[in-house]
Amino acid sequence: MAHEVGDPPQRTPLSREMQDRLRHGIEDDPHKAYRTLVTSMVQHHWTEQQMREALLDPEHRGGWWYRRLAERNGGPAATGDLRYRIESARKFIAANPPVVDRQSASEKVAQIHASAEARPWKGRTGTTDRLVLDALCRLAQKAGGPVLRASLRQITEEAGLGSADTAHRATRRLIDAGWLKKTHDSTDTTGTGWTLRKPTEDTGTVVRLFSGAETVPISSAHDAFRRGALGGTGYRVLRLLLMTDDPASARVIAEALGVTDRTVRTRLGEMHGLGLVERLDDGTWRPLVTDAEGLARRLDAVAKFRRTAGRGEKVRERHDKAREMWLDWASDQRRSRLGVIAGGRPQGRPVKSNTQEQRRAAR
DNA sequence: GGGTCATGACGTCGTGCGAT
DNA sequence: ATCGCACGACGTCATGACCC
Repeated sequence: MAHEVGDPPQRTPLSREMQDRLRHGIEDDPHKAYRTLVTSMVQHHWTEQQMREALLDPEHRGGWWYRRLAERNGGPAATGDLRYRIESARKFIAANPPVVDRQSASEKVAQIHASAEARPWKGRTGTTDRLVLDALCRLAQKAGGPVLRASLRQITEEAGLGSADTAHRATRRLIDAGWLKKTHDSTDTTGTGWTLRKPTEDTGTVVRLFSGAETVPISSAHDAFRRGALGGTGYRVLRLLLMTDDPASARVIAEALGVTDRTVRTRLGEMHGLGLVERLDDGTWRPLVTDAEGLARRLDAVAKFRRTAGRGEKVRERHDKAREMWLDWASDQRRSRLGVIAGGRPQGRPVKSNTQEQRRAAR
């Protein structure tokens, strides 16, 4: 069907992020999900009718707010609200024109991510590196392309790691392997500048992964995937099982992930005991829970049981504290330079630590 | 704000191997 | 295919010091 000059522009697909938002909504802000979806749909030339159909689809959690409005206040009221939203979106888009290149830049990140997905990540550091690369891909998607700025602390939190030092080592390995380039040093207000890329040289076997869901409703940052609970490898195994329609054997999973089947079996056995996966008669495995809410509930229980619940929060608190301390110190520095503080300069930089005696006492 | 380098204790994790 | 075990690797955590 040829597109004639003068026809209204053809509807184009939403970005992956927005498709995801339409499917899953935003947990603590359904109204934001609705607003942003309408804006995105306007940007992609959807008609009012197409928007209504998508929002009314009970499979789409992103339309929850709109459906509730229709139920409570009636269809005409909901239509009125939708038209108002469309009008607001048009004004917003006129004032904030979308970056033309954004979609292709975002595609590029998706390609890098897919390339990472298709390779095994061997050994003890492989899983950590993979989690950090995943985290960088997510941050890059938010930034709109493979060029981004992120502090090691941000990356640590996003990847679900316990310390920035671990993330730092992983970024160095990723740089060496050609996945990452450091483009800018950090400044007072921004993190380090990074560019994601595909390694130029072939890094080994390319594993054909399962075709299936592109997004899975679990995050490596969940406390259930901390060290001491299911771990990063547990996350990768579960993620793989959630991505495939067919049950998979430990050997096949091991090959895809680049670890030994011994390791995969250990993880599967653990997850079996925790009610996350089940073993079929032919020795293959499949997830027991696949829906987002069921998984979230089960993973929360796992984190609690394995005593890793709250670790992510602790990491964030530690980082916030470091930021606060620095701010205090920096403002003292400024004031002392101006001669505001009687007694002169503050003594030394903020120390992140206490004394050896306090340390011992804390143990 | 952020990064880098270093130290050391602790304990988890991935692996190899042999046995079943 | 699976499991138990031993072992080395290395991630985590806490800390200190220094730099831009």
